[in-house]
Amino acid sequence: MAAMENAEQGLVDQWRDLLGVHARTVSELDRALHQHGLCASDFEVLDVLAGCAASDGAGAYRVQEIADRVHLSQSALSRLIGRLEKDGLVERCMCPQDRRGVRVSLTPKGRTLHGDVRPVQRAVLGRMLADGPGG
Amino acid sequence: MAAMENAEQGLVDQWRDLLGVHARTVSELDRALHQHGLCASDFEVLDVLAGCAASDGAGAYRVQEIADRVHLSQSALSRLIGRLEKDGLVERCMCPQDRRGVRVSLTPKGRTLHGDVRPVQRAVLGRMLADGPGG
DNA sequence: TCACACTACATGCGCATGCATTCAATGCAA
DNA sequence: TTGCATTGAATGCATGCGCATGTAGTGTGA
Repeated sequence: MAAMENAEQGLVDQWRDLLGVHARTVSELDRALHQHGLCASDFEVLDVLAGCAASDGAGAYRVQEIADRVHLSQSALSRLIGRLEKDGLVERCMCPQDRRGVRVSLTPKGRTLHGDVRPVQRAVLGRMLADGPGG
Repeated sequence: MAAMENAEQGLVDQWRDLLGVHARTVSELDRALHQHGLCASDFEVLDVLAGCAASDGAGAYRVQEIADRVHLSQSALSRLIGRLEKDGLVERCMCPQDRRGVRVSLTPKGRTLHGDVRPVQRAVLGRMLADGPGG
């Protein structure tokens, strides 16, 4: 029984560590990206779209596909894309095969911004994930 | 350069894993705790207070001390405590030494609920943290 | 005693999120 | 073709969050 309680305690400690790293990293990310007008979720989506490797829109993702890669609800993602579109960072275009669907792709401006911001994000990850819980 | 890029990719993968585990676990936690009227943050606070091991309020935490242990802003925590208080799960009482301060302690009802819910939370952690990214 | 800086917590406000719903488009069956 | 269930995305709504600010209490120096 005592061993079981210890195992549970280890689990709880593991979870607290994870919460701590997550909170600190998201916070740092938000702070670092804020001066570029982005938050952590925004960058996640831009990063997914940049990984799509198509500047002409042919490789654009469907909203559903983005939702599979970031941890947001469909509605939150829809609005987030709306904000990025309003800022001129992404483009929505109707999917001709399935006209319910929407294809989302980076604009040149979005691609440029992603290129600028990526090193910043990578640097934050390096600091926060490597340094350990000491932060 | 290629090695450095690989290191960065490892970092990004590590971060995506962490985001995934965090999102799935919080989601499961919220779902499991919802039927008890709690969300994950609520339980975090109850768990901190339960760790305080004082049913008479003598071991009550100051709001600041709770804030150090959970990853919420001071304002969010203040409102969360307000909700818990409204539900009769915690009590706020003025700190006599420093009347600016507030001491927060579990009510019997809160302690009972925590006891009921803790195994649920531990079970979710066991599933989500042990199973790995497969979820 | 008084003035003033500081601290602890609460609150106004705007924003992002999730759930439930809505609307349009598709696919399938008759 | 028509009718209906299903799917993809947008939207109404309620809620929780953080930032900035407000309010009350403390402590210090003159």
